[in-house]
Amino acid sequence: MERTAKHFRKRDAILSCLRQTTEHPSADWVYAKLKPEIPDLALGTVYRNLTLFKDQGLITSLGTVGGVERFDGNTTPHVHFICTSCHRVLDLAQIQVPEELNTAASRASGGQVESCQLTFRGRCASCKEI
Amino acid sequence: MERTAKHFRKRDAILSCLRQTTEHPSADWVYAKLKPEIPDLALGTVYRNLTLFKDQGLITSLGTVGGVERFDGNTTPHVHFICTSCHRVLDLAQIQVPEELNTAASRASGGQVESCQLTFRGRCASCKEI
DNA sequence: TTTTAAAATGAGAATAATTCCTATTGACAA
DNA sequence: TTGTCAATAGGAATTATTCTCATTTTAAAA
Repeated sequence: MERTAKHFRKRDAILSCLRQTTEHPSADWVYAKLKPEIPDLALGTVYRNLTLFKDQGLITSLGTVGGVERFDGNTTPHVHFICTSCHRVLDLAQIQVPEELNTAASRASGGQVESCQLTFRGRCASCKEI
Repeated sequence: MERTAKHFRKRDAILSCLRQTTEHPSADWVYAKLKPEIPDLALGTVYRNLTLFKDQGLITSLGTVGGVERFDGNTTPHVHFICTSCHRVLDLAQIQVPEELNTAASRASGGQVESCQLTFRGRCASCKEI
């Protein structure tokens, strides 16, 4: 079922924007990125759909970085490095969280572990030189 | 240079509040906790000092949980479990992040790793039964 | 095709956490 | 006492995010 430009759904554009970048964007970043090609896009629509995608497990949230929530369109488990200076977020695909930590966390917490997030912080390669 | 009790009374009270609890409190929680014994405490003072302590490395931030920043007066590295239902935060003292992950993260990022945060999320023991 | 109901959206108001501003106060030194 | 500086209260300002509601779009039925 093909769609004309006019009937292109904004929801699709937002998800596809998340999927196509490695920027770990904020709502505002997504809005600014799509606005030129979709002039009548509203910021509220971006927020609404990001929340929806998050609830559906289509994207994840990194939490807030510098006071702004950041999202990740790559839902395969991976480790992050967040620059405390420029707020850039890098994927550290080389690093794995040992599987046994998950079971250890279930045991230690007594709860039901649903996700695991390992984040390193510091100054990124560019920022550490300044 | 010793401190006169009165001058730093509030600052000390805020830090000591963080040190004495395992609640991983928010600014508002600290404010509510101290307000009865320090009636003229202002919320802005709590925020100001928490930011100061964080910058000085006296406390750490867990990031936002349910839209509110949470702090930790225990600065020894440890793992957290955050309940996505009741927003309680548990320390998982039993679990250690393998040392080699830090060096791997430095290598993989090309940056300078300054801290590492491992967080598990899910429903805590109480909430998973409901 | 026309009709209809439900879902999605735009625009902007409302909310809430956090930060900022300014006058005031306490501590201390000269 | 006087001057200076840091800490604070109180409240205004900011800002990311959520909410409301009228309108538009979609999908499906008639």
